[in-house]
Amino acid sequence: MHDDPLLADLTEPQRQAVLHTEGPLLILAAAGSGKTRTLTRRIAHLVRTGVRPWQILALTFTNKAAAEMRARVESLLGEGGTRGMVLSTFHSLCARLLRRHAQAAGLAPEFSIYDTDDQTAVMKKVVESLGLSAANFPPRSMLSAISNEKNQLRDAAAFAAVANDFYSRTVAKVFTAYERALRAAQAVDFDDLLVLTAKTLRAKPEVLADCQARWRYILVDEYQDTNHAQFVISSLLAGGSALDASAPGIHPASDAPNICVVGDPDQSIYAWRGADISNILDFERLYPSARVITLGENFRSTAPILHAADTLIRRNVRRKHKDLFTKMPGGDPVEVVLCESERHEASLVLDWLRERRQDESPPVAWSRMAVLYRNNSLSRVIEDSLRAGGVPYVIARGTAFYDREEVRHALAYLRMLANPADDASLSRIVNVPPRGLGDATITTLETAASARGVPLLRHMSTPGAADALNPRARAAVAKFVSLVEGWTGGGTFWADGHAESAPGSLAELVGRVIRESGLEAMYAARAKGAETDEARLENLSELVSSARQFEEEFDPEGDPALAAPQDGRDGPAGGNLAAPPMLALLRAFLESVALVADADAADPSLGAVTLMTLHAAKGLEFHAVAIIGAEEGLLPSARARATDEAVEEERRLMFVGITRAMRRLLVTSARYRTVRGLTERQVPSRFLAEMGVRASERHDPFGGLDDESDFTPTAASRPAHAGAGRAEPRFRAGSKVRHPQFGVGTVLSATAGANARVQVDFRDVGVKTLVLEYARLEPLA
DNA sequence: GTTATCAAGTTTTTT
DNA sequence: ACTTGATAAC
Repeated sequence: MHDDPLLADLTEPQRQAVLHTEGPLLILAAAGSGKTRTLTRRIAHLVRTGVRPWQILALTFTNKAAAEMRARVESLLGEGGTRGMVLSTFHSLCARLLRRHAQAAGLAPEFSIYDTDDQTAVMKKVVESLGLSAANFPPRSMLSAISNEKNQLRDAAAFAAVANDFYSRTVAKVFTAYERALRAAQAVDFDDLLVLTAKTLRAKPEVLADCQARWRYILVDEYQDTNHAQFVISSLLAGGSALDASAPGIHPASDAPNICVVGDPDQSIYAWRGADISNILDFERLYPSARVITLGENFRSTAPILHAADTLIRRNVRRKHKDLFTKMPGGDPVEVVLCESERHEASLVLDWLRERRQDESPPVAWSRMAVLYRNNSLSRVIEDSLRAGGVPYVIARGTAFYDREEVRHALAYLRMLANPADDASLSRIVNVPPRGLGDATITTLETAASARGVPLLRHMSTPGAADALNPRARAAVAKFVSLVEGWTGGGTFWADGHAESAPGSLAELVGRVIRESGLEAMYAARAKGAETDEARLENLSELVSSARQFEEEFDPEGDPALAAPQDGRDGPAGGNLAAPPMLALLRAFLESVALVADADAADPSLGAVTLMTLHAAKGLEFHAVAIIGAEEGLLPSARARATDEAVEEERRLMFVGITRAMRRLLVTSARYRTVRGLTERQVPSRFLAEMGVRASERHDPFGGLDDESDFTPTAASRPAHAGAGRAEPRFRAGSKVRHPQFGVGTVLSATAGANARVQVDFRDVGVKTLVLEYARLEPLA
């Protein structure tokens, strides 16, 4: 047995985790402890011992993690070895389950998934329709309040029941109206995917039985980042009969299902969106017989890196300490550098990465290096520097492509076709490009539609509906309706494939929508001079290619929502073929597009340095890692500084960043950073000292700060003048000035007051607007 | 109805 | 700095 290749080169705890196949198992896996290796071996081991692949359900945090796990299991089992196995994110699993069991869930099978933008649009209308002011009830905070409730599986009624003060009662009304608006549009938001799945599993025994019959081995990765809804879903699927909606609290389950969860409380970084570390504790309470295995030995990082991580994380009070240790000797010291400005920081990082390239021979691939930051806005300066320095880089922003205006427009057309009740998508594109269906017309139609209780598109295609409009608008409505019918084959949405005009492939449909809607012509017309519109056209054709690719790879058999085989043959049986094939294909495409995450885009096969947020870096590793912007207010973030709990989460985030590094780690902070156009004095992060590494200070050779006394903050550190407005304007239109970074220039205009700004045309870098107080501008004679 | 210009708010982090 | 929302001109 011990020469089983699946067990070779595993440590004792890893081996035990692999061999524990029956009954609940909790794996506490420290950073870099070979977690993925253990999990993939365990899955392969299950299959080797006779478990059918389709009986295995593995839930991960990102699509990328799921894909990677599948690839690694497949390399252990051989090609096709994972056939029927479901490896997906919670959200995609739930989306598929809800489609399959749409009726039981109380949804139409063509439901749309609304992203943050769509949610905001719906919420704005809701707030408005309730006669509330958007200032007192900002759509964004309404949404986040509601999201918190949903993560706890509390619905609008439950929230209303405990809402005592005026504010909460109002929020409860908003909550109710928001839910109604979503359902009217046949739409769900991200949270609903989880909420409605949990609800359906609880309320519909036949659905639960269906799932439990199929999946006999359940595995949940990144368990420390699951929220309550995800906890309930995984417990129910595993057979947690004790989990009852009417019974608050966790009660031990009588049986011992085959559920394996893996997590590390020190890497919990999603509490802000409802993740609950206590799910790990609750796991042991729910399954008292659970075996707990700790993976502590680190195989990833050198001793100095690990020591810094350990020294830092020990500062967290709410924490069960576990030792991080490595048997690897030596290693270069961790570098902490205090820079002058963000530009200085960026050029320093560029140099550092170039040095790291020479760490090995042949040179270290760029793809083995990463730059990590707390929030996305920090990427820009680094980008500029890497581009100027000729170092290839990619920004891990998976959603970026689908976030682009032109792509979102095209997708809105498609979503409207997939779900004719999707009013949010319809109103997004009904007048894009302008076709005479402006606000006034749409408002009239919307009012009539909601009076009749039908979706807007349905109303528009009803004969006579546009009669109340002026002839011009009436013609525009008719034209739009016939445009849509041309794509769907006449209002029936491909029901019987009888329409000759209907497209035959997904790529064809996408292409036709882009062309016939006028989107293409609109951007082509604007593309004359503007480079960005040229790029928009390319993105649109890229969307067609991605549809074609999706179509080629689409495997209806791979749908995790399929039931278990009835007759013991391999492969899931049955299928959800109720929808016409084209419509099913379109829905699946839109769903895959809706559920991509930033972390999904980190593709190490590209020969480029990866730039990403600390959150997106979870689960990855690199030869060299640079963490930038280690400053108070950034990391920890300004918001987090209010509570100790939040600071501890930021510390864990820093810990996650540090432990991504295998060999080399650089952490930088800048003394001055331009945030939202204002250059501000920054204080190095407390985490720097807490890492136990001595920081070195560097001066910026190109920063022009050789004569420091000239630039020490003046107005910034001095109280404002008592006699306001009397100060002599040192800068007015026409005066020559010098800026430490931008060089010399001429003032174009200046404003007075507390936040006095000057607009300066710099000789080298063009026109900039600066806030006088912070800009360290020097007048030239 | 459409387009241009200006003021205001905005930034954590993600499915 | 940058996008979004409101108002005014076309």
